[in-house]
Amino acid sequence: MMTSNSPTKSKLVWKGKGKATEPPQDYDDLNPVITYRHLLSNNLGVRDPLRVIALCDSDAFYAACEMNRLGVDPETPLVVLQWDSLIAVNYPARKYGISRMDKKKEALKRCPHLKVVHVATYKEGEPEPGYWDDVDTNTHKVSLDYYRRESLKIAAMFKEQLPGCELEKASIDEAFIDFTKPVREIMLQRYPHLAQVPPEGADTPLPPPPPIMWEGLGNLIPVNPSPTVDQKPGDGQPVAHESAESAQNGIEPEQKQVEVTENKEHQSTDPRGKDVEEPPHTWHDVALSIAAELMGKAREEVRVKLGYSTSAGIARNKFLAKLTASYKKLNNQSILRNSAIPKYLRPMQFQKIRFLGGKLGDALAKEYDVSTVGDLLTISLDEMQDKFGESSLWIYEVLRGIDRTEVKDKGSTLNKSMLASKNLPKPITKASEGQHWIRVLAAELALRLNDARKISPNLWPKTLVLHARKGYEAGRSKQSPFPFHREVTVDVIAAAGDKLWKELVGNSSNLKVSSVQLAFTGIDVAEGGQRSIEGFLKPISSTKKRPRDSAAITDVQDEEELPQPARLSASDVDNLNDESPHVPSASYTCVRCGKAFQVTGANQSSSIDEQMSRLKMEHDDFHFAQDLADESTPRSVITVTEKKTEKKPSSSNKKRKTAAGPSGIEKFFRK
DNA sequence: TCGCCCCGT
DNA sequence: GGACGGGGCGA
Repeated sequence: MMTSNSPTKSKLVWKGKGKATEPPQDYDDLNPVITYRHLLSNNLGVRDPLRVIALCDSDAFYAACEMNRLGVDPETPLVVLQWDSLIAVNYPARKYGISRMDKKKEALKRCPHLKVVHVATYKEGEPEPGYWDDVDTNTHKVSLDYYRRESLKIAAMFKEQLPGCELEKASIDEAFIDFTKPVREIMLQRYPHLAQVPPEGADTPLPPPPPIMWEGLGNLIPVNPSPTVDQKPGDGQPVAHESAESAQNGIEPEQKQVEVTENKEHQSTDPRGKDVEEPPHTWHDVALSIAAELMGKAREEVRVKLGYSTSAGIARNKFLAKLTASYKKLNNQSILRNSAIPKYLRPMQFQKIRFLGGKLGDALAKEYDVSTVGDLLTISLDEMQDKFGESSLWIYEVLRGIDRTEVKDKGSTLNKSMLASKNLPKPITKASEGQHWIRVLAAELALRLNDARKISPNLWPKTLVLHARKGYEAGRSKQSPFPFHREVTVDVIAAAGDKLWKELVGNSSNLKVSSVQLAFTGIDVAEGGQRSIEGFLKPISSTKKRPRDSAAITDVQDEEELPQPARLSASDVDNLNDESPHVPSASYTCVRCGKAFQVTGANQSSSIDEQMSRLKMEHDDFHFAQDLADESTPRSVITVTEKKTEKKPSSSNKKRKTAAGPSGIEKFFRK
């Protein structure tokens, strides 16, 4: 495999004082020579030495949602309750030492005037979730829908504010953003001389970069942190790392962009008075600074227009961006230069790294009896591979600041699954109770699906899954294909759910069921009709055909090669638009206003796609602007490339299991 | 596909 | 811990 992304072997990393603290081979990926070819090519993907990724997350998101909804003063200490537990604590409340693990009582004790908001719930009899005074876990079920909508709004605004960026929603309150493309454009704009390849050729290194004004762009993670502890496994965080739960202190006044840690080009002084050599900055630093500029503007826009404060981290790849984002929270962003990576990473608890927070990280810690990234640097790839198999390369590289996983636009902000779940405070025993909860969950799914269909009609959840946990056993699940229905009603879902229930728990009246989950999975736009969201880009003739599962679809026959809308019943197709499959053109009709677009290019289809994509985005922006005031409008996105993806750590790996032993695994019991 | 498992917020 | 969401793997 190739691990080097620099065409020429990069020079050795700078070294502080010539101390041989760093095995040179460990972080020598971090300062690649950047050439004109690098700058001018557009398809370097994850190997792009100018890659810039951000992770942006909302601060105390659920709490912020409720504050906006209720229009309370930003300084109001507020917590969001789910039954008796706090699921979100805003920053003013954290000043009182309230943490997420507190109960309502404790929280109120710490802060008597605390605003306590219970999440919306579905109440028996009520068709829609709401905020009630008398929440009761025995009869209600939580609805997180409001937060989902708000989340979509934020994502939509980022997309609008950051044209050319890829955005991957990573959770309800987080998104990765790939700034590489727009940043490159801006670089060429600002430094036009870079566009001229010198006579020596495209592989000539770029000239020295201009000075960078970091002021106002965010917190620079120091290249030479000034820790009191140099290297102590266990507590060696390079800097105060605010954990989400850490209750105390540390509240930044809004808007205070914290000091930039260093600005001097080549020299700084650490607290102990030693001069520490600093690396010169690079074109990648320039790229980071531009991304920080863009990120900062977009975040500010979200804060002002939507009322959500966010924190972002900007770095060369996803996992570092994620780490960097938590460097300083609450309306802040931080920047991790490549040159700061080694010292930042080495003392880091590796279990803080994304995907190493679970069993894999545990297994690593146990296997080598260590806790920091630095501790693991001595393990050779070969050695790791024996015990951790395929995950090893990913781990090995991550420890060295390398992560080639892509930021992928998930095609749209539409989810691929929809889950409604309920933990029963007192396990149920009667079949009728099961039916009752299935109906409640089905009602929610119906509501949410039909809601999503307002934005993308023809959404089709291909399977329905019922999950139940009996007594102390592990949960079990049953699933079945879910036929396409133009109208998805509670009854249809509940009926299917009941069938699954019978298969899963049977009629035995005495088994205690303590949790029930009903989920749609495989949600996608049913082919053949109007392609309203991501479907519109695919040339209709190249749509993949589904395997023989068409039994699921009522009264449809399967025409083999015809790129026809054959998947839906006649009544389903009723109000769908026609498409002309055979011309090299793309057409699209906006489901919301009916406006039709057509691109008939003499160009290649890819360029048609691009044109269409542009049109679509512009049009979306139009709707977005209109909608912003009240309703959420998830916007469609174009998936451009399809590259082979890097191997991410996979959890099931025989060798790893062997290594981990029975010890770590028995958490989710059942042998 | 199905059922299970693991990752995350 | 609860209510989600994403993904991978063996059969």
